Amino acid sequence: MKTLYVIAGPTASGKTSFAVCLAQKLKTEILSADSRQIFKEMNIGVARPTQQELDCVPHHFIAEWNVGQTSNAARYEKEALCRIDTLFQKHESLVLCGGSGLYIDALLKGIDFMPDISLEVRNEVQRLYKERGLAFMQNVLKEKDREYFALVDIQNPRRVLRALEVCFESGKPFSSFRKQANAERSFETKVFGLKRARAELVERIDKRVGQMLEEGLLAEAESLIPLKHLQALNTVGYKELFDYFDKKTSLNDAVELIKIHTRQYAKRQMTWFNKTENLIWLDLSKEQSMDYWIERILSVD
RNA sequence: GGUCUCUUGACCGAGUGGCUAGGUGCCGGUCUGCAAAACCGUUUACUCCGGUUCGAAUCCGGAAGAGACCU
Repeated sequence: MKTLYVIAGPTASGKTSFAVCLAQKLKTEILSADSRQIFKEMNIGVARPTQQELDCVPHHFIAEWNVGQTSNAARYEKEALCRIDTLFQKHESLVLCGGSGLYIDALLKGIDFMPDISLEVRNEVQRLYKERGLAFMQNVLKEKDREYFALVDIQNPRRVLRALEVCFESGKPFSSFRKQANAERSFETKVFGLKRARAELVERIDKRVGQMLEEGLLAEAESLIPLKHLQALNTVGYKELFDYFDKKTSLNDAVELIKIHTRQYAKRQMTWFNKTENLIWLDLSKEQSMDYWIERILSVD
């Protein structure tokens, strides 16, 4: 059976170079599972693999989408699944590497079918929310979908509005689509998480932010100012610099915030992957050669 | 040396006699379609010493530290 090796873990844990080594060993290709590296417009700030790494091993879902297009976990699942099928025709194994937990889950377990949301419905929901507030939307949801209302994080506008969009679009309760079914996959998956001691991760994050700045993050962010209203640009490393360009913060403060927000992001990723089923943690704080870790991965069955 | 002002939690910052300020960070968590997003929970406060008062971060006196001005 074909095997998909998944390399997950928090940001700055060293996934990229690790995956390159693994893929070289397996003589195969890498699929990225990163909701930001997937965009063409973003490079330095999202820690895209280096040109050298990209030349070494073919990568997929790096710099493929446009920030303006609809992008979400469902689209990723669909496209990635399709690509995986194609690639398995010439490889026995593949490497999936990334830190976007939802994207990885969508690919591994599937994501329930939901109707596409028309622009009219989306705008209507947004309008209602802006005009009437969250409490009102909660009540509408309670009426439209009592079951989901009882489950959702009712304080989170994102969740409430999304459910309502689906309700309005389909005329059916959101929960009628939410089967949480586990999709069948034609390949086997082996899931690994890279972790490091907290202090070490913090050090790596700070260092990497410094490097990004040296590589020209400031100029990259500045060039993206025209796109800053897009969700894709609501990203650590860019949003803080937009505030700097708007003169809302000093450059120093912006940089400090990037470090802080990156740490917080890493923590959320740890929380997510900690509950990922069948994930095996590899603690890279332990000084071991790359070969040691690769051997470990290949010996898991 | 003198006069005046200030001193709140890791940080910012309200309060000015009894009622959890708030924000940020830290720590922990949530999660089926914007997910590097969005959201939730938690967290050694009132510089120190006396006094007044049933009760003081809040009033009075003193000390220490910081700042402004004067000689």
